[in-house]
Amino acid sequence: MQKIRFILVDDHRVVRAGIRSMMVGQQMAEMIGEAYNADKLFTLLEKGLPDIVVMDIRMPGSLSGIEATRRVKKQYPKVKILILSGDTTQDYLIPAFQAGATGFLNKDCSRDTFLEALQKVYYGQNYFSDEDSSRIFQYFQQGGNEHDTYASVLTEREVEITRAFAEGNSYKEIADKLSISPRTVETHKKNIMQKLGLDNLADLVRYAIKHNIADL
Amino acid sequence: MQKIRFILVDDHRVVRAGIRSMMVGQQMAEMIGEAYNADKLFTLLEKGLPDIVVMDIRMPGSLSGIEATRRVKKQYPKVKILILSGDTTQDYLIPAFQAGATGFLNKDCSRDTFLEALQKVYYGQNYFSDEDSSRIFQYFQQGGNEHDTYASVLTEREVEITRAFAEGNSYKEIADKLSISPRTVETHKKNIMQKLGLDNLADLVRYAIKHNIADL
DNA sequence: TTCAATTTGGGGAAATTTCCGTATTGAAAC
DNA sequence: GTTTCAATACGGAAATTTCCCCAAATTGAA
Repeated sequence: MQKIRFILVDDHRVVRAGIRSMMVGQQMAEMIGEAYNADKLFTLLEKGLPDIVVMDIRMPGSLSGIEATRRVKKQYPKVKILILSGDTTQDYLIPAFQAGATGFLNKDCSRDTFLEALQKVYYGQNYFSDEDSSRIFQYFQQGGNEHDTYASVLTEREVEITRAFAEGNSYKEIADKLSISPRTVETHKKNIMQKLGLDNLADLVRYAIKHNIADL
Repeated sequence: MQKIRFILVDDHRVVRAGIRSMMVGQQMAEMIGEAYNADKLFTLLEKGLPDIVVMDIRMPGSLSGIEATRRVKKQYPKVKILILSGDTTQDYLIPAFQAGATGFLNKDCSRDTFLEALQKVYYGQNYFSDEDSSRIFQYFQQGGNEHDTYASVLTEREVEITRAFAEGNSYKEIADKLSISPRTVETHKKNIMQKLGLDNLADLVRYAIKHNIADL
């Protein structure tokens, strides 16, 4: 039997070390690479494909975990994605699912749970907790595909920019981080505010928190 | 030389495993316990005291990391606290410091950084990044109150103005509503930001929500 | 392959916020 | 009674955000 080969994407060294340590001395799976952001991930993918990408949803840099998931699935449809989430991020569940994630795992998982998730995902099955599964089922049963999550209102880029504003960044800072012009950031913000019917930064911050785009 | 003995408090197994793995095969420090929340921590402390408690600020359950820090320092003044924070949690810096934290470390730290922080804290020195340090210094240089906790640093008027900003009002609007000059509003805001160690409106909004000054 | 949406960027000016200060009043505290 | 603090307010300049326009490149879907 082949070992399951995966790449881990997470911006925290401690988390990477945690997963790495969970892997030592066991036969089922092997971590063949680590990336601290999406760019690094794509560099790694060019060199060789893993079976699975284990990805943090919340990441710094230009791409969110969701958007990164979407792109990986587009460029490398065979690679499975297992999302690794923190506490307050259950709301990424639906977007992650829609972006093509095959599983969703909390960072509080045990080694066995982690391995079980890897295995299921590897064999083409989905891995979601019972709770998450029913949320997804419910979501689609109620035909709520469009109007529920911010993901449908805002584009990924807009979400990214909303988050940046909610975290206290200025136009210039956001522009630098995303490597685009401040004018573009301005345009995005204008569009966001219009779409959401907001008229000031404070409203935007509250919206972002309410919809789990940013943390409190 | 004695090993530095610490207890880790974090709600994510992966993080705990990460720290644990950083500890293997090295002589300086030893993790003598792990807790997934504040209650568990206090149970551990009753059985025996570590030199240091390494604590996540963001935790589920009744006690936040800040409040837990306060209680630990109150019950066991000799135990040092090293705060371990995620990405977007710089807002906890001043409160953590006031609650009695001796250091503040990002989860993206390397093993060496972590050990260095432990050592400094163990020997009674503070450990803060340069950036964090200057924020704290600035805060106290400009007359931040040492004795107060975050909830009570603000005067009635300042709370009122904080709320108004969090609700999306501009200087002019606030001035009108309170029948004072916009310049006064400006002065108040400046004082508020200084007291709380914040640097932008988004931070202020989040602070207001977090402390129930404004609603989400 | 066309068409709409997304993402990107700009000019120019107005409005707003921010950063230096300083300063007066009244009330409470010492 | 003097000091401290909260609340009030101003000037001037710099920085930032906002608003009005516009438009190209890219992408995705029909």
